[in-house]
Amino acid sequence: MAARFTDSLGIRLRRAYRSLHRRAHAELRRRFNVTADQFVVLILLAEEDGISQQRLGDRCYSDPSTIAALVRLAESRGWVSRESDPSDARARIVRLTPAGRGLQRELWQAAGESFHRDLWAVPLSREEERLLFAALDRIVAA
Amino acid sequence: MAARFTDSLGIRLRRAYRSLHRRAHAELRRRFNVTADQFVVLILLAEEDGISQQRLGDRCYSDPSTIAALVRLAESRGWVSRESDPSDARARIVRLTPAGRGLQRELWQAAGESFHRDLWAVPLSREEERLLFAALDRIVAA
DNA sequence: ACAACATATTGCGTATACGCAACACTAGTC
DNA sequence: GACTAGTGTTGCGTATACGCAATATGTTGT
Repeated sequence: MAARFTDSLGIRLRRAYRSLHRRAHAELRRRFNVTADQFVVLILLAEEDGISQQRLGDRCYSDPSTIAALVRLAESRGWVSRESDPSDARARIVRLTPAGRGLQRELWQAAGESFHRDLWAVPLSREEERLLFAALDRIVAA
Repeated sequence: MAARFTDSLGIRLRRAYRSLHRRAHAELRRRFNVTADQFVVLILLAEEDGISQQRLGDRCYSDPSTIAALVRLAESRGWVSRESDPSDARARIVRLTPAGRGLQRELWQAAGESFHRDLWAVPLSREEERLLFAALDRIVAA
């Protein structure tokens, strides 16, 4: 444990995440009227469409009840559909609608251009990136 | 930008922060009935007592209106006092009460014991820690 | 003294975030 | 086929989190 909380890994991680989240959120709101968490869900759905809310929650590291509210909102805006899973009546299958897929493509492109350039452009060497990723993943697994 | 969002720095940072936050939050709730964010505020106040809400928000990287709600809650529980700053009538000086200081000491000790051992014990070499901290700080400054 | 601007806080509205209990359904056991 | 344990979702209550506008106060330039 660091002598001072201000210098600890915990508070540094907090600052870094919140800083990134806040900037991304502001940019996404301004340009697309989408929240950062909706962005995460849409991008993840593009990578793995038609999964259950449960699985989606695992992927973006969110609580099931949070996901429920989030996808209901996304549904009301026409970005996703939620159908009952024919093979498991408990589960709901979440799918991008054509509109949702279009929005997702816009967002992904914007992320590639703007976020990469302005927000996520943390100049890291390949070796630094490897270490950073390994350290972050170890925190998750701890 | 990583080919897949799932592999990007952004999502890794998200997972690491949320994982840490969630575990700390659950532990703090269970043992002390304190949220992770209240913990952060109490610890920071112990390091720099008698500061304004504004400054407190800067320190823990939170929004002024969030801090307002948070310190009001802490005040209602008797952990902090909020007085008008005599030298600046706009500002409110936040101070730990004796009860708040006692709680903060308990929390700090618990953090030293439990969090360090179970939650924050990410085995990093000194060199890795230096790199990780530098990278996280660069994200904040970006 | 005054105007123009900057700063600290608050109130409001919306969106997460999470624990808990309830509910519906599934799967395995007997 | 009932019993039991497990799983996916929802509803509820509480606590952040943040943008925005409003309010009150401070500061600076004239």
